[in-house]
Formats: sequence, C-alpha cells, structure tokens
Amino acid sequence: MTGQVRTVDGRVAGRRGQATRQKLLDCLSEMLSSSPYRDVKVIDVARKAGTSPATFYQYFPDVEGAVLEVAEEMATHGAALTELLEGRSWVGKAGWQTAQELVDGFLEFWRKHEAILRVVDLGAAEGDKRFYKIRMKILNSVNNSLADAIADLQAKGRVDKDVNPAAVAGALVAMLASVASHQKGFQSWGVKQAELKPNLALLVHLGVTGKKPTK
Amino acid sequence: MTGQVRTVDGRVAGRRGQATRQKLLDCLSEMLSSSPYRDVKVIDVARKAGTSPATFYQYFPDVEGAVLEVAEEMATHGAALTELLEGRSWVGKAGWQTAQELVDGFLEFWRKHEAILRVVDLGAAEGDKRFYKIRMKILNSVNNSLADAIADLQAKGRVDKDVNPAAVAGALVAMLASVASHQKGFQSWGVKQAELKPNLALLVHLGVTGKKPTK
DNA sequence: TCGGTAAGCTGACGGCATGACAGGACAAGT
DNA sequence: ACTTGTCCTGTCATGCCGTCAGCTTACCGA
Repeated sequence: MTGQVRTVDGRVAGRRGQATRQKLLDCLSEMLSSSPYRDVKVIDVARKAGTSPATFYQYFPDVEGAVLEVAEEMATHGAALTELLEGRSWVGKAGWQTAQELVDGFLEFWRKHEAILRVVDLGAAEGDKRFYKIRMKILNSVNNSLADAIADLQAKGRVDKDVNPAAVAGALVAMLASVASHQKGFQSWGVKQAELKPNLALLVHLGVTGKKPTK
Repeated sequence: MTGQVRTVDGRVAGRRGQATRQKLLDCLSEMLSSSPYRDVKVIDVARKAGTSPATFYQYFPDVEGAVLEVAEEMATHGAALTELLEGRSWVGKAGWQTAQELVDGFLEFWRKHEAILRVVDLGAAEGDKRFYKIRMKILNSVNNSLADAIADLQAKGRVDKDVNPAAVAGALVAMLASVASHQKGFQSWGVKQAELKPNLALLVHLGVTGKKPTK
C-alpha cells in the first residue's frame, strides 16, 4: 500500500535505516513538546537522536517534511475518534452520555497529541494544503458522524429545516479543538477542567439536538 | 502611559526613528500574511522596509519581539469588539439579532487580522505568557460580556443553575475564533461562508439562552 | 570464507541569517 | 559653522543550513 520507505536520494531503507528514521521522528516530537515550533532546528533534533544533521537530511527534506510525517502518523491514530460516535444515540439520557463521552474522548486525544496538533493547526491556518488535509482527516471522522446525526434528527422533524448539519457539526468540532488547545486559558477565567467538560457536552448536545439534555 | 518608545540600547526614539520602527512593523505584518511564520527572517523584513538588519535589531530584540508589538497594537483595536455586546438584549427577536451581529463582527475582526492572530494563537498554545495575555485581552471583552449575559439569565431562572457562565462563554468564543481561522476548511465540507454565519449565530444563541431563537 | 554490493553514516564546506559594535551621516539647536 | 544626540549601516564572529564525497557496516551469493 504505502510502498517502501525511501531516503531522499532514492535508496530503500532497511531495518537499521528505518530505526534511525523513527528515532529522528520521536526526537522531533519531543522537541515540539518542549520548545516553540519556530526554534526547532535540524541540528538539535539530530543531536538528540545521537546522530548528525546530514543523517537527518537523508530521510527528510527539511523540518517541515519531518513534521508532516509525525502528523500523518498521529492522524492515523485519530481514526479511533470515530468510535466515540459510531452507533450512538442522541435521544434522552443516552444522548447526554454520547455528548459527554465525545467531549471526553476528544479532549483526551488532543491532550495526548497537543504539540503536533498545534503545528498542524498553524500550517492549516496558513493555507498549507498538506497540513490542511491532515487536519481534515482527523476532524472528518467526528464531523461526518455529527453531521449525519443532525441530518437524521432533521429528517424526523426534530431539528429545524434551516439548520445546515455540516456547518453546525464543523463549528462544534472547531470548538472542541480550540478549547482543547487553550485549556489553560480557561483557568484564568476561573474555570476548572472538571467544570469545563460538562459545559462543553451541554453545548454539543444543544447544537446537535437543539434541546437541553435530560440527565 | 506607555512612556516613550525606546531602542534596545536605551535611547529614546525621535520622529524619524519612530517612523522607521513603524515601517518595520508594517513590513513584518505583510511578511506574516504572505509567508509561514517559521520562514519570516529579520533580513527579509529589513530588506522590505528598505533598511538593514542592524536597524531592525536596534528596535526589536528579535522577530518574536517585533511580533509581540504588532500583536499588542492589534489587541488595542480589539477593544472595539466590546461594542458588539454592550447593552444588547438576548430576548426575542433582539436576541437573534445580537447573536448575528456578534458573529458578523467577530469574523470580520478575525479576517482583518488573520495573520497576526494565527501567530498569537500559536504562541498562546505553546504556553508563552506574553502571547497568552494578548489573546486574553482580545477575547476577554467578548467573553466577559457573554458570561454576564448568561449569568443574568441564570439569575432570572431562565438558564439552568448548573451551567457555568464563564465556561460556556469561553467555549463559544473559542468556537468563533477557531472557525474564523479555518473558514476555508468548511468549504471542503460543502459549507459556504454565507451559510456558516447563521448557523454560528444559532449556536451562540443556543449557548447563551439555552433556547432556539425567534426569528 | 570471501568478496561484491547496497545501505548507512559523517566530516567538511560554501552559503546565509544572526546579533553585536563602532563609526559615520544627519537633523536641530546655538 | 559647531556641537549634540539621534539614526543608520558596514563589518565581523558565530552558528545553522543543506550538500557531497567518501568511509563504514550489513547482507548475500558463490
């Protein structure tokens, strides 16, 4: 499917090569967590991996190229987000639970991949299609499921006709992503993490069903 | 209030100096709009301003320092966002209009300052307190007004007791900011800008009042 | 066991951005 | 014209970037 892993100059990477490559990616991930994206240098990543800059350039065209790899890897893990919504109900108490579990799972995922998601968000906002596609790949699973749920309720007449399911779903997903990125910001507004989640779930529930949840 | 503008080495800047300084800031702004943050170099900004890198370093410690200035300037303009909510009603048709105008004004502001806001968002997400404070300064005006409105309705018994006004307000503001940053993303979900706004307004109204708007 | 071949790594190098400084250009007041 | 303080830039040491030739290592077939 993906074909063989290749170096920049076209050689196929063997066992040792792939290990080095992966180590560089891991070290890059760590660097992204500990220092601003702007200050992440090839030489630092290489040093951290116990190798030389020249080796780095064998496997990646530049820092951005390597970041894209890290992001791609993370995006495949993001497929698990689909499970948060698959076959769930939005009616009654079950609906409230669905909303809660979505918020919980989403925030957890974002927290776990905080550093790389920051960079993906930036790249997407800057209009880079590669980052933008990765961001879509992650959000689409959640977004599509949400939009379907809204469209379903709409078909049954439980949601107004003039609601655009995709727009509402997208806005809710954007909200979750943004809140996850700036959780610390809420603390200065006197909102604790534990308080935040149910309020987010409330908004999600309101957005999807148009009604307050029954708890 | 802010005192005199000073160079890095402590001299007070005169008329000519301030003009040069401002020109550098303007050129930096342009650079941020046209190229990725990571690739904005002092030498490019200086060249664009028709001066030398050494001059840049007389007024700013580094690119980040200059970016903070641009952001600060933008943040003061952001005070105008307060007007979108001051003295507005959230009841009946007026409530729907309030929500619409908030969404409109917010998106417009974000669009106008897109480039610098991207960088502020990144800096804040990375935990840099300076960027984080600027982000707060912009969002606080809207957030506080929203939280007050919710708390008001809550006091009147129109909103559930277990809603945390600050949390809901913060989440709604985060949603607006995120959607504004990634408007292009919605196009690939088949959502046009014109469709997006009323749906955002709907979510805002739902979040604040807990009820569907009367149009 | 022994080469042969391809993978894997690095030292070294030209090029460019950074950041500091000292000195020259310039404007304003006397 | 002279002085004073502001303003700008040429220059330099330093450090990262990105490339290449060449060396080492692992694998494999004879």
